Amino acid sequence: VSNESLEMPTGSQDPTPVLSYVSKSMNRSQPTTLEDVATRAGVSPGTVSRVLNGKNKENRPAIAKRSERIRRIAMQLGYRPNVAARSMLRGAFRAVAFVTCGDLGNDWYPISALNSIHSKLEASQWRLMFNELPASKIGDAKLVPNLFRETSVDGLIINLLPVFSEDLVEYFESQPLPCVWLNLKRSFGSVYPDDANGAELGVNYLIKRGHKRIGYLSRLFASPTHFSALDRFAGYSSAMAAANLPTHRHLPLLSNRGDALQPTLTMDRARELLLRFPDTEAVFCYEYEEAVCLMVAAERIGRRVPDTLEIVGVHEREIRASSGLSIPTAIIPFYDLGSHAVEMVRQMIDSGNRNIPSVAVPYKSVLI
Amino acid sequence: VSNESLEMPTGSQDPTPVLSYVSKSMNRSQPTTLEDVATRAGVSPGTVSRVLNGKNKENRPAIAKRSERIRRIAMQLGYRPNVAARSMLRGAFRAVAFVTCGDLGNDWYPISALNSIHSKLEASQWRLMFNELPASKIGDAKLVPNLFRETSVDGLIINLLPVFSEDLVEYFESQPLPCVWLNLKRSFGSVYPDDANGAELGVNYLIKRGHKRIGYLSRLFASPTHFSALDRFAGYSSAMAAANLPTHRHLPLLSNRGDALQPTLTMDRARELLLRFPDTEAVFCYEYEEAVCLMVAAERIGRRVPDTLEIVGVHEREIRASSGLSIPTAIIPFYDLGSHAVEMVRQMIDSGNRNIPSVAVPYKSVLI
DNA sequence: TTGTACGCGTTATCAG
DNA sequence: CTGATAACGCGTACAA
Repeated sequence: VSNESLEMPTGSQDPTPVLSYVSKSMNRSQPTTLEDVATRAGVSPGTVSRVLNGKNKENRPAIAKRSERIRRIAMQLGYRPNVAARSMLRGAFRAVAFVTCGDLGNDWYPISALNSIHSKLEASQWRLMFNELPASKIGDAKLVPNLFRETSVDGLIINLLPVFSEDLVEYFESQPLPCVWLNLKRSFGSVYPDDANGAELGVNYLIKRGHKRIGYLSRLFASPTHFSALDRFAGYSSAMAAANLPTHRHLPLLSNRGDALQPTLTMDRARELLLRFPDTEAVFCYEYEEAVCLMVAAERIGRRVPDTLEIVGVHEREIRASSGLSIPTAIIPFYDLGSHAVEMVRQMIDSGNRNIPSVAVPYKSVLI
Repeated sequence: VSNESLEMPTGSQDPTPVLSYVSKSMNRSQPTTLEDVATRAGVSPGTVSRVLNGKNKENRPAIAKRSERIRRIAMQLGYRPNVAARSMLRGAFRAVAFVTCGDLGNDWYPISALNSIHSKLEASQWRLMFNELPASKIGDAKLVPNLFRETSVDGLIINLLPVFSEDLVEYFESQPLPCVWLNLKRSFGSVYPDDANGAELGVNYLIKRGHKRIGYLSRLFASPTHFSALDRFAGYSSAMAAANLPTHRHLPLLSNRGDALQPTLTMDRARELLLRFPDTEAVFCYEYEEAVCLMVAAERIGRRVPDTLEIVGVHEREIRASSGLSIPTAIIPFYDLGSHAVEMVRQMIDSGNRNIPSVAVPYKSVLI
């Protein structure tokens, strides 16, 4: 297959290399190599490498022309450097693994956040591996995950469910790789959203709309509790306090507090909130689920949203656009979270220092 | 290099290398290599490789003991084979890239589906790369994405937004890599959910509950339309027809059909549906958004869900569990989709044949 | 069973 | 600026 001369050297040509090119081209399974291009161009692999990497000045026109020819041949042959070879030579992979540890569907992370990590890496020619380690399998010494059986990346960006945090942090930190933590609040090596600030943003939005009797609704949290559960409530409280407004319009946050009869389903909690504090004008919700439940519960007892009850929530993305639901939303700054995580892990890799102070990423806006 | 006696051979030992091992240990940046282990164990790298890969029978006790020692040293030194070296030797990467093409937040794919792809790959020691190519940047010959600038994977699993499908398929297929398509209905190389079947499942659930006046609600689709928009409606229609029930309780699906005044926001469409067909007992919804909007719209006009209006939806995961919202849900079979996609791409890679018939993956159940 | 030697594809070095 | 050569880490023929 394929032998027609794409373009022969202007001067002398030796037919032999052509044949070897042909035979190589027969089994199209193997990608074009530097040597293929070199043979084809009648130069050495080293030269091709230099030209393709722009390490030549190409002052003289003859040189420039030859280089041009090499580039064209490389393109026509579809040459692409082999990442494995480059990695070996470099002694590093230029790759980072994103790791998530939920169990079977229990896991959550928006693709947009992955995109932000990827685009930040892409900008500097790094690659992103995706990895899921079921928490249930960690610790079993016999079931070493692929990720730790071979060296394949230079660093880790890890997203844990709060339930597992305590046990798993140590496991990862003991690996010979720098770790950056998402979704975890620590003093070092962590990147997390400033949820207090996000809640303040949302509550202030409601205050500016003229409301004073503002409530707070969240699902019932089990222990250990995710920091966002505490921080969003803290943000609600501080924003209210700053405006001299009362903060009692909410149910117990944690399942081990309060009376034994408190409702556990978010839908029931929403109803309960409205019944217990019927004069509530507006509610700040922990997440989309709360907002939806509250909306339904409100309409069910004749409160119209947003006419007689305003709801603000937190979510990964805008809610209203196509649906038309009236839920202004504080957007979790996933894009910035990803950027910071990548910056931090690369800093760890470059410096060899893992003790980089954590970053709390501020929320930016409330999307209406 | 390296000699500090973690464990010395029972016989001779030479102290000099200790220093060099320490110095190696100082800059913890370089991972342990096969040669490090070999030096340490006083054997050749080849032997270590064979022992670690179980290529020796280890019949004789002396051999077995030595092998054990080698394994222990490897473990103590934290030896992990370098994936780049293996890839080079093998002439393949044992890696697949997941590619997604939305633009800035416009993108969608549940992490659980990524998990299914990953776990299937993990089982056979393959790795998963994550890659996002903003559709807006594709086609710009000057902005070649990282993924195509170097060879780094053996195959692609691609998730496209319907808007871009037409233009981009060709671009990917022209790459020297096998492609499997998700979220795209073609005769070859594609893996997609059987949405007609999913809708039938949902509608039959409502029929079995004794309902006869069953409607269908979806958002208003722009062109080109995702196959699920057509297939779910087709499934609704066929399930109804099979039960001799009327299928007129729905609004126009596409934005270029019907009158110019039809509502575009899903919330408005939900209200419109209820007003236009007030005798509707139950509704099958295209997705979660429709279900939520319909719920709110229904409660707003005094219809209680599920008491006087039953709603069934389609979603990536169960809705009811913690929220308490009464929306039985046909679960998109993402787990099976991932499995099939991995199987297909590996089949393509192994056989070199890209023309593998597509697979329509059935829905399994309606979760209450 | 062991050690030796080679090659995978690429880049850096060094002499021409 | 070029070509030859060495080196990255690993696995595997080959000879011992």
